[in-house]
Amino acid sequence: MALVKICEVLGGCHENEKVAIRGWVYRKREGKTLIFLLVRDSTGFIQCTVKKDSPAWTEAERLTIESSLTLEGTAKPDKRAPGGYEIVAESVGIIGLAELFPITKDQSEQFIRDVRHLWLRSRRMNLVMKIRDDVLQFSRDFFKNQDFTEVSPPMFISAAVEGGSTLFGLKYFDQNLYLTQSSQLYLEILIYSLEKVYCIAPSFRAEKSRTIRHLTEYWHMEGEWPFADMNDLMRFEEELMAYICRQTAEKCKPELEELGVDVSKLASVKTPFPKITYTEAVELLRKKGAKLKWGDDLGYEEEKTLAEEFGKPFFVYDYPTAIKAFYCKTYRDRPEVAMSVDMMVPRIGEVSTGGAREDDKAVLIKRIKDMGLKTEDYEWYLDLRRYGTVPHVGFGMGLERLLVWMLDLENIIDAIPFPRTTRRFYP
RNA sequence: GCCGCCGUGGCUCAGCCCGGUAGAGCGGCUGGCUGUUAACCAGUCGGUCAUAGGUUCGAAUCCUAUCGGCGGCGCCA
Repeated sequence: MALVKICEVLGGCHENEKVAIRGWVYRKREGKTLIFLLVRDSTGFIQCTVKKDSPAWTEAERLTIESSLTLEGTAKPDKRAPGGYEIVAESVGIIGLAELFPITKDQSEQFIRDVRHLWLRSRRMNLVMKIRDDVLQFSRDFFKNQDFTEVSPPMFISAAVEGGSTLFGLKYFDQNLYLTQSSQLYLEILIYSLEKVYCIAPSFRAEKSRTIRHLTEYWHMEGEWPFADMNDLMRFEEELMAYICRQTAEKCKPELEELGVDVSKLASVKTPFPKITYTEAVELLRKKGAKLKWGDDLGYEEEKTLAEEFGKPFFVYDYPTAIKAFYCKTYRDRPEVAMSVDMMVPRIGEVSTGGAREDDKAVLIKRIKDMGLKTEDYEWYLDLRRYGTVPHVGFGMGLERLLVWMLDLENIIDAIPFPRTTRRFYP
């Protein structure tokens, strides 16, 4: 008897054949002469019926919600069954008899989060995790096709990437180290030998942000490459984004539809994206009544206003130098403007930040000092400008933020299996 | 860091404004019924109302503090 996945049966591959499935009990309805079992595996759900005179009856009676089992029977088309197919059981083998499962039909946000390790079994989380896997795969495919090399940066770091207070500190034997908040500086090291490099790795932020778009540990997709400028950067980012969206729309259509996501939103992502300068953004916002002046950073409200204006992914570039990090390259004739670009999407705001990196040693040293940082902390970074410096660009994209936009998730915690927020880190 | 909201059986909630013996649904258990679709009917078990203090003859209810959770802003991806 063939051991099959549930999706195969639902697809009609085993009509009127004897099959065996392995999975978990999702629902059970018990009658005097008939038991209905809704069994799930990683691929879907199928209704199984157990009749009173079946040898499977005794074991089926004992089954509880979320018990694991093997079930053998005949796959039959049946209009009364959800999915159009059911398995008429001939034998049931209990693998793990479940205790009373705590998640029932009445659920609150709080409870679902308290039992995250069990909630991950839900259909919804299952679908999101599968799409997440595909999005990662599409991303890697795109980088690979563009001749990028995937590299593995460290998570333990000895100095701040941006000199901020948002780092998690930790004891490293008898030294103080930090968890990385970006792998950018390490990618910059590697472009001198591998040229185009990227990584998909965690970044950690100790910001006490309490919003639906912040995690303290998130997956950061970062790329860095030499001999490139702002135009190359924006072109790459928009092509990457469009590729991911269109591939997802094409390859994950059933999952997207089951999640209630409008597939056309993703299928219709096309390049080039709208691009406006920071200065234009400020003007546009002022016309709409916002009280901000050139030099002010764009807050979440401003980003949302702009995003509503475009209704799709777009870029804001050429920010004031003063609100950007020390490594941002500035225009030689306009040092008050930095070659920095953010990609924004509706509802979320920033999904990525990138830019040209300062490649002139003298300018970089001045910038480090102006920001109140110590050049001693960045000696190896300065070495990169001493030995064969090269113009280069790079960016970092928040994977979970991307997924929130793509899948219309209500909260970023649902874009990652084990979310870490300021208050949640269990299990 | 600042601001707002929430905490009552295993789960979801009502009761709180206006103080007077703690309620319902779901789940569990028992029985009945049914090709069921997170079924239905009857019965039953189950709560020191987050914690601590205060006001009061009397506090789930009013006041104070603490703890836990959620969200908004700031900061960021």
